Amino acid sequence: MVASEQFGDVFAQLPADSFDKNCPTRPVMAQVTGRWGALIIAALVPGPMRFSGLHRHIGGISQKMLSQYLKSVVRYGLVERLVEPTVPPQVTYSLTPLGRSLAQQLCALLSWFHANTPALEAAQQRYDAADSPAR
Amino acid sequence: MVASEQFGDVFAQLPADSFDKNCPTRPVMAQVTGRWGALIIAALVPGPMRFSGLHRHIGGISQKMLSQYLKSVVRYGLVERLVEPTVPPQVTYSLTPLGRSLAQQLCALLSWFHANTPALEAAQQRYDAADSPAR
DNA sequence: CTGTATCCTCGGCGATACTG
DNA sequence: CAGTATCGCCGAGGATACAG
Repeated sequence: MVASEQFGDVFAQLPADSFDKNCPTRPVMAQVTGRWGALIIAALVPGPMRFSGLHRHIGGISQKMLSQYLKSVVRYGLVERLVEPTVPPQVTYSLTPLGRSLAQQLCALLSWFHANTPALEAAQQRYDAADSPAR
Repeated sequence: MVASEQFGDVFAQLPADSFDKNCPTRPVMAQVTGRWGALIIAALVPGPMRFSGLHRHIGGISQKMLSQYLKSVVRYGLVERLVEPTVPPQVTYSLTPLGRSLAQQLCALLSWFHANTPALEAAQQRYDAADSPAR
């Protein structure tokens, strides 16, 4: 076999049915790997946060999208929504154990991108330069 | 601090600028976390594959999307495109070292979803049942 | 403060047909 | 076999206004 050696058990567990078009993980994947899913989960790693806090912390997200993604992750049991019955309503979001376990994977992924940005950018420039120098 | 203990160094490396709206990783993230990005990378883990092989292996993808995503990942230096100058052209795609390193993260993520599907589905049912039983 | 409702735009994506 | 070209749909996502 070709490359298994370098992967240890990660490769061994590669779920073959992920490629099935009816794989039940597809909808969840779609949310988490959606534009904001990963960032929302990651933003909650340091600790619970309020709606406005998230809105401020995650650059470029709109209220609508934040609200929508939050509803999803709460529904999937990844995030817990806590409402404090004060006069100006205070809603706190925090990771559930399940969400925290997912967050580990996502943080690893974000870190990978962070660490490899130089390599990725270099590859793009090489590609663009070789392809169409005059375009 | 709240939860850092459980994360070891993964949390410590949480790149704060991932939340910046101008973070250069956003476009790459968008591709990789797009609908087909992760699956394409993951599909190449076991070994090199041809265009038609990928098309067959990844359930539900169209030629157009496969072609488009492949171009992206090649551009980012994650996948190598090898053309054999035979009469019916044979093009083989394989992971670069960079791509293989990313694949580890993605496989871990796919495995996580695979392993936690029961918990996710249970959470959904609990949520839907509590929310609107009569809808 | 924490959302929800509405409108609108843009581009992801699929289907189909065609080329080298 | 390995794509590219073209069309059209539909839903993600943003802006704004409004509600509890």
